[in-house]
Amino acid sequence: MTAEVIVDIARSEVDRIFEYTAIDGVTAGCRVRVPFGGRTVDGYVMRLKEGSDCPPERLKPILSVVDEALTPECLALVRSISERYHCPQALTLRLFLPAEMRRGTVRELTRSVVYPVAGADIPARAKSQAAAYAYLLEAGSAPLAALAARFGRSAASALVERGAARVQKERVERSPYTSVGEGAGAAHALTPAQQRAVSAIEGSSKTVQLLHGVTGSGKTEVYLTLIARALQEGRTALFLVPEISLTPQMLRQLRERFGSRAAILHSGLSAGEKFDEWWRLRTGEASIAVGARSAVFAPLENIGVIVLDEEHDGSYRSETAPRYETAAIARLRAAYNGCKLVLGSATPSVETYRRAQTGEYDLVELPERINRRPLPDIAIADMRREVRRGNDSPFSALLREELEDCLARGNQAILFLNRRGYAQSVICRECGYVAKCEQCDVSLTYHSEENCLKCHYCGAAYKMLTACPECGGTHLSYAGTGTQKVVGALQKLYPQARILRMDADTTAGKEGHLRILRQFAAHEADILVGTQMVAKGHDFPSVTLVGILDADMSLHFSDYRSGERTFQLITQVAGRSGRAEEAGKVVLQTYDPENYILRFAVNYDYAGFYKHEIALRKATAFPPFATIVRVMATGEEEAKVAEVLKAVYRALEEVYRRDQSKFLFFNKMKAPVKRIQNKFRYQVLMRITDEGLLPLIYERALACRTRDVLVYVEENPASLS
DNA sequence: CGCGCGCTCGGG
DNA sequence: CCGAGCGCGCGA
Repeated sequence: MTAEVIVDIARSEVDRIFEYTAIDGVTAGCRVRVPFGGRTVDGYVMRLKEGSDCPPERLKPILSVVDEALTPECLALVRSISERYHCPQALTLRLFLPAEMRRGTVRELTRSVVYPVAGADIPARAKSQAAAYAYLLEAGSAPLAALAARFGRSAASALVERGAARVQKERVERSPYTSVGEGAGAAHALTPAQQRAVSAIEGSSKTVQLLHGVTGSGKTEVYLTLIARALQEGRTALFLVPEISLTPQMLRQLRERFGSRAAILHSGLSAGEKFDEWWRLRTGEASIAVGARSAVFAPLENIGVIVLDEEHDGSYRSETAPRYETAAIARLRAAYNGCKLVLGSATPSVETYRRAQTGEYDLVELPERINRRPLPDIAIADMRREVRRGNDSPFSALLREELEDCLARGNQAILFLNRRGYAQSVICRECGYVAKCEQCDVSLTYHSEENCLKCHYCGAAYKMLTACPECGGTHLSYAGTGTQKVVGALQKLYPQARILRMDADTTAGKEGHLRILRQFAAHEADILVGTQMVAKGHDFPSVTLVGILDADMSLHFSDYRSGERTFQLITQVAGRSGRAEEAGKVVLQTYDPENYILRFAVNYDYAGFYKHEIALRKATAFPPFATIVRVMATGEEEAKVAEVLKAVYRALEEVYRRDQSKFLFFNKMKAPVKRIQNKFRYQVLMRITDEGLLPLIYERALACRTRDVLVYVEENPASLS
């Protein structure tokens, strides 16, 4: 037998089948060790066959089998995923395996278990041995450690020595959620609206359903019902959420409902725990995979439903090769398994909603909040007027009024500001010098707590300046408000208030944000100041006020998605207010109160927003009516990067010349952020109307790669910086 | 990806 | 003339 093997080297040069003669125990899906180019590497067996296509003298045998890690589905999808994202198959295959497995850093946790050998003769004088043997016969087996503890170490080992018992190494699961109850939680009764949604999804003839439900409409219960039904049918389920939503409450809810049938794949687990959860899925011991983006590759078989919550969330897009979109992979898996893919959101992405409009997806609506509780009122505070009145603080009069009222009643407030640090930049008033990072082409942010300047691109920290390095001037001014400055200003305003800050600086460490959320949920603070990470579905019953300090920040991003993102952000942050008995309020501060995005957002008018936005996209020919393609060349030597980029440009220019009518834009330039982490960045930017050009663009662009200049292609990149 | 071949350049 | 250094091709 010959095995077709993909070697685990992520290089297009070796991205093809290599044949080896199979040894005992090799099946399709096995990870194996093979000789390759004078050394030994890991490989994946894609297929077994009789005969061989290569000269027999070149064929070498597989050295050993590591494990049987890949499912038939994985083998079936690898090729198409690699082709779609233009990456070597080894890179795609790695997505299907937990990272800690590939590195071989986790070992299976094993323990020695003792089994009795029937009919053994134990001398009467060996009383402990006899007792242990009798116990074993009765129990069937026992862990060696337990046996030794009970009957003595020597008795246990003597029993084995004399052949009356044998020892076997067995795998043990590390169970990360043992403290949580096992599947005791009953299903909540569905509201009529939820029931209708479940029926609509199950009755649909289409593979993909968009579940559009306002915040608090009970989408989660719909998901859990669909998952429970899949399990009842003897199938499995995949439940995808943004990383930040994997909160202890959510995990507890899943554990209560589904017990150990749910396996949770998230970054908070130790390497060993992650591996064990993955293996429980692979062996079929667990049948629900829950996790963030990478969990879309969970080793499930016979999937009955795939749920992708908060469909619009940016974290579903991979930012490194292969640059996959979670929903696209989920769709492939749904098609393979013949099951439904449910995309859920209160604020669907424009692209997704359009697919629901054109009939590619079915649209299922949950328009009402549970208990018909109204959505919080959003009041706009016009910051231009505040400035005219001489208010230069980050808080409008309206927000201060509401804050005082909120605190006086013993409630909690959340203030949202999408900028961390103290001040966005430090400028010399005398010569206009702006402090910049040495490794990146961006200005540094002042952090008051550490009294230093930080680069938000590479993380480098610099000592705070006392004088301008250019002119020696000492009049340094701080521009742009960050979370630290807001906390300082609040503390001055309300000295007795307890304030928590939640941003990338205070949530370092894998469980950092959970700690802050826990403290706030326990009412150990009155005000939570944070960046967009406070926006995600956390449930704080005592929060009755949300302040959006600078709604314009994301609005004026030069990006076709800025309006969409702003609408989503406002809707989501607002959803944090008034979740329990008391009605919530939202104060939205802006310098542009007439802006249509804000108008639609304060009225929770998704349909209006969509109608306006899709018309704009059509008129201006932006996605989904065109595709933005960026080819990036990056490397340490600027001259080489520029040269490679020029080659890319020339190669693509031919495509452009031939098909000019399909290009709305075609240009080469330095990237807006010209250098990040000492790597120079040059790009060719295109906007095309025919996706059919993409394969050629990829091919031409990637062919220009050199040893020291990386070239990659992005479609509709999330950010153009 | 990492090895080894072979070409090239600099020192002896 | 020989050895170190690097670009390139190859791996079953």
